[in-house]
Amino acid sequence: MGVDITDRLRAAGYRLTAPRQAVLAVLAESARHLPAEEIHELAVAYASDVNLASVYRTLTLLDELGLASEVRLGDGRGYWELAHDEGAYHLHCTRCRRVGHHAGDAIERIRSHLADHHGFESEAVDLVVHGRCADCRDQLAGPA
Amino acid sequence: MGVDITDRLRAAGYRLTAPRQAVLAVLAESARHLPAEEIHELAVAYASDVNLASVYRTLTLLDELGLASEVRLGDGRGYWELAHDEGAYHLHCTRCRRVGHHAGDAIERIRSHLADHHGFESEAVDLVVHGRCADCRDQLAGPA
DNA sequence: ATCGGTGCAAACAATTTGCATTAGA
DNA sequence: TCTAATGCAAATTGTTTGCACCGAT
Repeated sequence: MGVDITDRLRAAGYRLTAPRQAVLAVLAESARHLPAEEIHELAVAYASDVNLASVYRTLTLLDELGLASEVRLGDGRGYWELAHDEGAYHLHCTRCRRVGHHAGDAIERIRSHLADHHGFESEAVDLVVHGRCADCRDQLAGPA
Repeated sequence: MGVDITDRLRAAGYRLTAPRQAVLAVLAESARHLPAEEIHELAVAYASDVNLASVYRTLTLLDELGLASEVRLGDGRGYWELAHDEGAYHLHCTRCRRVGHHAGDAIERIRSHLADHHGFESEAVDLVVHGRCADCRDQLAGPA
């Protein structure tokens, strides 16, 4: 479980409340990227009256602490996950809707190229590749 | 001016209306990426009663036709520009707020890497690098 | 003369905020 | 205890939609 994460919350001087634990538990257990609304629904299992507003406040906090991050996939909303390797980017399958990670040097190459040749000092890189994952590509004729 | 673009609109069977011409004119003249609201404000100079809803409808249409595109910079809204080279990505300066383009093979490399080694067939790539442009990096002590 | 496109105003969805109350430290 | 954090409900923001009218073709 997210023992280290809750510790980091405490270490940063924040209280360890029921809503925060619930959100962390949901994120830790989910294999998928979740929108706030869905995190809220699942969080209720851990603390019966967590409020959606608290879910948002918690996510914002975790983001500030670098413990969670939000991905935008093109529909209006944000999808959340526990923080992972900086250099990894997202692969978004437009058919099965799954979002995967891909590690590699691509982002690092871009950052250093921009720094070395264009004087652009990058702080954050948002990279989402939309397309068909291997599974879905093989099932072009399959059911939606 | 956007003669070719208005022609493409007509060619696709769409009417060339005042709001559409106004939006196109605004996009064509702007050096910056503009949010819909600002496009609307500027469009009024061309056609006095263009409505914000029509601006949105026009932008959506231009996007579908591949004539304009939207960038998401992290704040809630979309920033619009006339379409440009597919392989170019966005450099977003977090200090002066300017958004530049950067051409190069980075995106193409990512696409082919994913296709060749991971069976991921990419359809669209969203890449925004947030950071400090050369001008702003040199003025770290300057006014905000 | 059509009917696609518009303005207007109301609807929406995701997220944020004000405030009195509650509960971690 | 003391104040950060919560629940609740209302407010915001960016964008979309229903509908009667208007104007490009």
